[in-house]
Amino acid sequence: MSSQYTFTGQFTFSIDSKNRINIPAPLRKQFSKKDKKTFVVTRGIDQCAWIYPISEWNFIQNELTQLSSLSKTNRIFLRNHLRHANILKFDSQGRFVLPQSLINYSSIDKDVTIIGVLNKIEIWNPNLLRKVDQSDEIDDQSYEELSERVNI
Amino acid sequence: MSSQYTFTGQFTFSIDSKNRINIPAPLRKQFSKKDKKTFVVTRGIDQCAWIYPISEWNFIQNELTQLSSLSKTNRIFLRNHLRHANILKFDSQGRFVLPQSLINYSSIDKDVTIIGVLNKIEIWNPNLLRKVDQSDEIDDQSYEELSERVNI
DNA sequence: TAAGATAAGTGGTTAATAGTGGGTTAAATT
DNA sequence: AATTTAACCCACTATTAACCACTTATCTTA
Repeated sequence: MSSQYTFTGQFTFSIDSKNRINIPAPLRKQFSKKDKKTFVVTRGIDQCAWIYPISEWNFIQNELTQLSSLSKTNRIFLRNHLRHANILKFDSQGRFVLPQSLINYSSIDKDVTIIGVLNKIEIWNPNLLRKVDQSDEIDDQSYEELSERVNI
Repeated sequence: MSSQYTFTGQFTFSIDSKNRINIPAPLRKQFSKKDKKTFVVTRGIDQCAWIYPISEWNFIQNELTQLSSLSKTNRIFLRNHLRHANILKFDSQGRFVLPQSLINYSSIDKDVTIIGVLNKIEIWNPNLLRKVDQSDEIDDQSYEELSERVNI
């Protein structure tokens, strides 16, 4: 099952003194009536924050409910995935406050780079993103593997 | 069948001189009218306390009745899960008193970290949680197994 | 192309709520 | 009956969320 969301593009905005970040209009406009203004911010796997529209998140969450807490691995996994997830709404101006824990995690200072990545939105410290850009080149071998699964 | 509850997020609160703990508003708001203010606190499998809204607990109890007491494992498991379960309500300010036995079990002192984990809420000693965090890394093998069951 | 109109991004103020502390009364226990 | 425990109520403070206002950019239309 594929997502209704196809976020793309990159934007550089600023975070204000109250830790508010504006969601770029092109991305915000995609939010469906059903999801209107509601989304989940959480830790990305890389050093950034991830935003999922609530319906996307519910899909992920649904999978997680299948895991029994009798298994230790499951408990750790669930805890660490859910504890950083904040359900938020953006205000009438299209902004939301990024929780302090995520500001710390992603080393966000004053400016943020916001990237659309299909079903999610990433929030980066611009400097960090630049660094990751340079060091995280995809090697040829990995490209070969990708090519077998994605045809672009 | 999946739960109506989808607790997420992490909060650090304090426990007061009367052993009262506040349930964070975002979590408390999820309590349904039917369950209003009623829940079960019991021992977590890890060194923490677990909170289930009463309807969730009833559901779990139902599952537990399926376990035959002919099995020794089942007997021990049932005993340890049921004997420490306290049915409580939170007061008009949204607090409840954590029973002394659970304070001892989870080594709670002054501050508590409260985590939403889908159908339950966990109460931790912040220091203990940090320790568990570091020691309980999920190994690659386990991740592999998880990946076959959960697609996120 | 210029001017007006609309929307987007940013900043600040006010009002509501959440978290915390303590006290008083009712209940329970010894 | 006295002491302790638990439920209930009231109050303060800090944080958060809702509201308002301004500037800059973009789009539209003459």
